[in-house]
Formats: sequence, structure tokens, C-alpha cells
Amino acid sequence: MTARADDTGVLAALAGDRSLLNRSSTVERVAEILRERIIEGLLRPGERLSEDAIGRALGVSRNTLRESFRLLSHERLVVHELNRGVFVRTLSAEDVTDLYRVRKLIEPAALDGDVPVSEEGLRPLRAAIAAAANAAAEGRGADVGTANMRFHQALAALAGSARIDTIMRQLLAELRLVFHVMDRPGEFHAPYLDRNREILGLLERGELQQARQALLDYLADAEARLLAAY
Amino acid sequence: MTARADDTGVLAALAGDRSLLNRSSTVERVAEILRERIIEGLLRPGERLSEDAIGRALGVSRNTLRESFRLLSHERLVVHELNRGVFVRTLSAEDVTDLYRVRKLIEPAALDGDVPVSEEGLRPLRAAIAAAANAAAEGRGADVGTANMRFHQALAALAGSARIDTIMRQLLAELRLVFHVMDRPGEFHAPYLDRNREILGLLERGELQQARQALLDYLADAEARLLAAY
DNA sequence: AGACTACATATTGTTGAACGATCCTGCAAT
DNA sequence: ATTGCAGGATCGTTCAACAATATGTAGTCT
Repeated sequence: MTARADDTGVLAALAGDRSLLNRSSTVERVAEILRERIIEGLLRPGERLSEDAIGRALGVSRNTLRESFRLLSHERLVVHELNRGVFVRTLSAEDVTDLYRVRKLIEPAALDGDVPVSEEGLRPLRAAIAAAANAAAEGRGADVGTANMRFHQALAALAGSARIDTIMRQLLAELRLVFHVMDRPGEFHAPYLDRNREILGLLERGELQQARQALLDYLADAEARLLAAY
Repeated sequence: MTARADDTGVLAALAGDRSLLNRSSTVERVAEILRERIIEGLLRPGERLSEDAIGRALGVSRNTLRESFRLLSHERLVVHELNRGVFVRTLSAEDVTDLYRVRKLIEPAALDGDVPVSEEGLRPLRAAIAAAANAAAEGRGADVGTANMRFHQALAALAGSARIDTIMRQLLAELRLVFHVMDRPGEFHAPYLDRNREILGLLERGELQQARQALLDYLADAEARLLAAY
């Protein structure tokens, strides 16, 4: 046995760090890069992603790239057409409707729980709002959108479910594709900063039902504005 | 123009067949085969899927197989560990809890809609129950499970959302992994045939709220029994 | 002009081999 | 019992090649 009495405690702490240590493969890093470029709109919806061109540009082989494409395709960020290649996904109005149908299901559910919202759970919400406020003050429209989405991701996280977290992450990533078919994507999120603040305020005061209603209003409003752009 | 007046009708019908016509790549067929073998338990949780061995067995190259693995990994049926390979997923008790947390969110939601349940939506529910009854009568335990799951898939489909359909499909596929850590997987579903019948009956009589409650009871019961097996 | 065909070209689908990197096992040394 | 060190097995990634498929173009016929 070792000399230390708190041995198990130390090991438990280290085990918690295991995720930090997770290295990543080239395939995952390439997918990460492409995901980023699609989300920020550098790669536009409908655009074809040539294996040869992108593989050459990133300096990776076609096989590696194809594995990355499979990941992105499963995330619905690109569509894979047999013998034709992969294309950045283009969302239809029905997609927007469906996306919001699921959001209206997932997000309010996080506020339905019997468990009161914990201080720890609120922290990321505050952080997201602060980030959005900063970005708005400095005129970084795209970052307002990112922070706004992080707010709603944190909202869904209150449900405490790993699967809901990934479902939500996926939904929001898809939703980013919608913004790129709009005229001024940067300005879309600005009006919602106040509404998110309101939701947070209600949560802090423990008024779950009203927070829930404010959230539903928000979702209905956002959906309507997006659909109007189609 | 063509000579037929009902041209658009014909074309619409043909468009519906497009999915049947969707050819598939080797990668997808391989993934389909592996998915099947994992679900039926031939490939057990924890088992390692060797690229060399499986590639040789199926007669496909390593590169192709790796693309298939990426798909299955994104579906959570296998886990990919860098430099160690892919393994059939082993679910923990927490996974079961999380899986049912999402089921309890998704499935009842399909019965919340303002829209009354259509005759067309009920058909697959009846078909699933009939299939389960047949399988039970002939002692095919595994098929009872499959039919049972199809019942709940059809239930979720009442929501009319493509994304909810795939979320549900994914959840159920994962859930199959749970059964393989149990003693007698075949017997698990048998008791639920009657409960599903009850849910269907309530739906047919338009008693949505009671159907919803029966569904929630079912889910709570199934979750408890699964957790007991851990 | 318009429609159809045939061919040329580019791209994807899949394979097989190669080589470095990483992990695992067994054994010797402490 | 723990550590250090081969050696072998497997994965990660690349490359080159060829088959299968889609697209573009020119030519032919009406």
C-alpha cells in the first residue's frame, strides 16, 4: 500500500482529468476545422466540398478527409450524395419548423424539473449573457449570435442529461446554417439579448413557470422571424 | 407537355419511391451489417472490432471499414478509442437513466399535440402490436422486443418530426445494447405487450391524456426493471 | 433550333500496400 | 511487487491505382 491515506481521493481527482488528456486524431481535427468554417459561413450552404481540393488545402489524404466527412454528414452539417460528393447543407423552411419543434420540446423541459435550478447551473447562463453584452457593445454581431446560442445550450444543460446536451448542440449547429441564407445574419440575435436577460432573472428568482413561458415566447418569436426570411 | 392530365400526381407518387431507389455505398452496407449484428447481440458489448479481422471477414478494405466505424461511433453503438480501436459500447446504469430521461421527454410529447391522432398514424401502431403478438405466440422472444420497439418508434412518429424520428431511432438502438447485459433478454418485453395494447386502445378512443399517463407508467416501469438488472 | 447520342473528362468509390506511432504483453532486473 | 525494456500486434495516415459514375461537349439527325 502507499504511504498516503487519501490515496483514493487523489486518484479520483486524476480520473476526472482524463478527459483533458484526450488527444485527438487528424480526422477529428479536420472535422473540427470544417465544422468551424461551415458555422462561420466561410463555406456556404450548397457549396461542394471537393475531396481533392480540400485535402490538398489542409494537407491530408483523401481517406482521412472522407472519414471527417462521414462525421460531419452524421451531424447534418453536410449532405453526402453518392458519387457526387458532399455539399454544405442547405436548410429549407420545413427544416426550420422542425428544428424549432424540437427546441420547443427540449428547452422548456429543462425548466420543468422538480429540482430547483442550482447556483452552479446558473453560472454558465450569466457568462453567456455577459459575453453577448460585450460582443454587442463592440459591434461583433457574429459573436453575439455565438453567445446567444451558448445561453440556450446552457439552458438545456439544466436538464442534466448528456444526451440532451448533444441533441441541443446538434440542433444549434444546424441552426447556424439557417443564418447564412439571411440578409444580415449578424443582426438577428441582437434583440434577444434582453429576452435572455429576462429569462435568467426569472430563473434567479425561482419563478420557473414564468421563465418557461418567456422562453416559449422567445422561441415562437425567433422561429417566426426566421421563417419570414424564407 | 405530356398527354396525361394527372401528371403531377404520378410524379409525386414516384418521388415517394425515391428513397427505395437510393443506392448505397459499401460503407453504408457494411455499417448496416455491423449495426444489425450488434443489435442482435452477436457482437457483444465490450467486444473489440478489429479492423483487420472484420475487414477480412467482410471482404472490404480497412479504409472502407474505418468509414463505417465512424458512422457507428456517431450513433453511439461503438466507442472509438484512439490507437486502441473500436469496441461495442457497454452501457452503464447512468446511461439507462439518461436514456429513459430522454424517452420520458420525447414519447409523451407526441401525445401532447393539439392535432388529434390520425387514422393513418395509428396504423403502424396496430401493425407493431400484431407483430409482437405473433412473435409472442411463436415464442420468438427477440422479435417481440423488436416489435415492441417499433411500437414506440411509431408512437414518437406521431409528433410528425423528422428529427424526433431519428433521435428516437437512435435511443432505441442504444437501448438494445442494454438488453445484452441482462440474463434473459428475450423475456424482458413480453409483459409489455398488454400495456402497449392499452395505450393503443386509449388513443383509438381519443383519450390522449390517459394514453399519455399509461405511457409514462410504462416507461417508469421499464426503467426500473432495467436498472434492477445492473 | 431542338433533341438525342457518343465520347472525353473530372470526381468519387474502393482497394491494397506501406510505414510510423502507439499500445500491449511478457520477461528480466531491481 | 514495481519498474524498465524489448518485440509484436494494431491503429493512424498516406499514397497510388483503377473501377464506377456523373458532367460537359461536340456532333448528328430531324
